[in-house]
Amino acid sequence: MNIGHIAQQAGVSRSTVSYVLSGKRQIGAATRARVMAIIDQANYRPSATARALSNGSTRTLALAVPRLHHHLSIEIMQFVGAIAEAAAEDEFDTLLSPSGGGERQSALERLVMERRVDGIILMETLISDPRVEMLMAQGFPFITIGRAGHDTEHDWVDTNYEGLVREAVERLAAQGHRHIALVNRPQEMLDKGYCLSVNAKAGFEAACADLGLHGVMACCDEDDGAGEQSLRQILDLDPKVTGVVSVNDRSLAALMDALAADGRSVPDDMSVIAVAPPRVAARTSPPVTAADVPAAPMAAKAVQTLLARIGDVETEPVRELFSTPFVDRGSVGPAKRPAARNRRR
Amino acid sequence: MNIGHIAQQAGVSRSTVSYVLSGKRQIGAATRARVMAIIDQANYRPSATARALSNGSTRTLALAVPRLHHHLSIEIMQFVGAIAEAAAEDEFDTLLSPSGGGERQSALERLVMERRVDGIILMETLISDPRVEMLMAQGFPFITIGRAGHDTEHDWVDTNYEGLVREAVERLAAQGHRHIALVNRPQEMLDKGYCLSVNAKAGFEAACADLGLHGVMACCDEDDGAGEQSLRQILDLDPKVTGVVSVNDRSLAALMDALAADGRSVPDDMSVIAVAPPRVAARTSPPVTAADVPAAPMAAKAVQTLLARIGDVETEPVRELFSTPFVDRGSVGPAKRPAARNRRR
DNA sequence: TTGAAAGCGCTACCAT
DNA sequence: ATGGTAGCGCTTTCAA
Repeated sequence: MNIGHIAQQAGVSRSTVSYVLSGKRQIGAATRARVMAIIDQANYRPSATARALSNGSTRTLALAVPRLHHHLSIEIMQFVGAIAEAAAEDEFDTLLSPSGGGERQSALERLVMERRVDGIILMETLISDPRVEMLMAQGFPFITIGRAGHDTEHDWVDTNYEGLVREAVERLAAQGHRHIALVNRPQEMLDKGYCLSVNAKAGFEAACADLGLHGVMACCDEDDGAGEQSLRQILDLDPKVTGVVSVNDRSLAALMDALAADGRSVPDDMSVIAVAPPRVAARTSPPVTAADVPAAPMAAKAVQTLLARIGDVETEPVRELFSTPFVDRGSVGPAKRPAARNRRR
Repeated sequence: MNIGHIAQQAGVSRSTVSYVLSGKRQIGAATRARVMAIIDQANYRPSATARALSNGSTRTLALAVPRLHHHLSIEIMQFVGAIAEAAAEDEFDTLLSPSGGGERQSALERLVMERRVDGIILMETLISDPRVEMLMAQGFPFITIGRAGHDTEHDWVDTNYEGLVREAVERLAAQGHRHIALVNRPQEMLDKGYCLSVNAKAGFEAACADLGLHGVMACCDEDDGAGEQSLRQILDLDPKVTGVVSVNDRSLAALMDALAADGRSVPDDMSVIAVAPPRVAARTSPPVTAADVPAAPMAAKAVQTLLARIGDVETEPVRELFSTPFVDRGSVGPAKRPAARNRRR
């Protein structure tokens, strides 16, 4: 069933059917009614492929997601869902391309060179990301979620990790904590230059310097259970730590458990504050004061910006930082004198 | 840059270039080398759209995911990741279509009628699912993940919830528990006829009947924190309950917390056994003995089966139930005499 | 107000 | 071993 059949049945030309469908031309009421009747009766829909070939537009976006051991983390998934929804609003479909972190670059490149999509959304970007270089070089429309380190001239939206971590540090400092720690993403990510890790670290160090605090950082794997190991690492680096900032939601629960197992109660012996989804931060014991990553608004903005970019390649790059307020869940309290802490270990 | 340019540069016809690319024809070594050189130098890739139009095949699958309040659950995302990877193995792309549970049926139908994809994978099916009816009626290639209630003639893979729940019940019974409960998915899902909820319920009731146990069921919302409410519900229905089977991973952690808050220790006062990902079941306090949903093998099988179906519409439907063993995490223990339990409430 | 026909870029059949 | 060309199903310009 194609446009030709419809045209034949209705006794009009194919172009007329096309114009009835697109509304780009005035069509006589009688003709239109006749054509529409046939279309409805046959439940005809024009082939997306043929239309794409003719228009030079696929009405499809690709979303480059990291290949986290064949499953996706909560934070990623929030973005995936939000982006698919936002794209659907504008009648765009979303192609999932597992191709982050240096792996499967070729898969992404294939999408570009084969013109399989109109634009690309990159997640989990690196400070120096080969995918970004490639897309820039190709002049292909794209936007990154999480690119804020470099000053390449492209669109991005990002969570303001630097600012959020700074605020977290300030909150700890306000309660008298002088020795604090950052639980960052895995070492591997920091080494590879994941923007998120790098920015969190930068924000932490800058804030500590500004406030005259003693700060240490631990990188923490995202296996469940890595929380204990990172706690140990922190206390080895600085036994006087009384406040922890975490940007590693995957290990947050394990961290809390490890604290409990170590006989440290929160917030009495240790204050904890994090950047993590409510689903995670509210579910630990005890719950953790945290700022959420505003996935939905970021996704909406990313899609909107990308579509604009697809329409007009020449306009100024859009860059936007997103923040959300910290939700107090009582995991931050005043610092005790270190000597007063009751260590049983 | 298209196939014509390449042909011109190489001084050959377009068909020759096409055959060099596809390898469907013997090409003289010299010609092939010349053509390949041009192709490499130009980094040329044939347009996916044009190829799709010509072949009548998009090499794209759609994955219909539920629209869980704009974000996706852990179990779902395991499938999403695994399916995208499996499809990529076979050089198929994966389109995400947020269209489950009765909502956005039209989005799915559009994909079909516009021939935007070659096949569809449905998740979270209903016992009587309009999407299935529609795809059957259209004769469109598809497979469902989770369809096992009805006997329509289509491909499916499913987690053996009925069997897993039965085994869970048997394990409780073996420890002497006579009053047990099932924590099912939300009431709404059961009412709508989600296969998973329905099968879990059926397995539970059948097993209880066979073993002469007294069983009650509570439907539990998937907000974090709904665990407490469902515990209350269970104890209202039958205060003598000493064993719980949960197929609701989202509320599992909250359930464990609620038990603790209620002064019931696991497994001494209450045994708990679940169907849930290790990430969840191993992270509760205490951890819960559970069977994982085998997402990766199910996804692989689903993709493989769907591709076969796309190739050959006539063969017998494939149906496969997947199970995984329960991993003992010590949350199941012998039943105490109800009277001996120490209730403080 | 409508129709005819030239593409869009590729594949594959029919020639040579 | 290679070339010419007719589609694939749609959009849109040019004509009437």
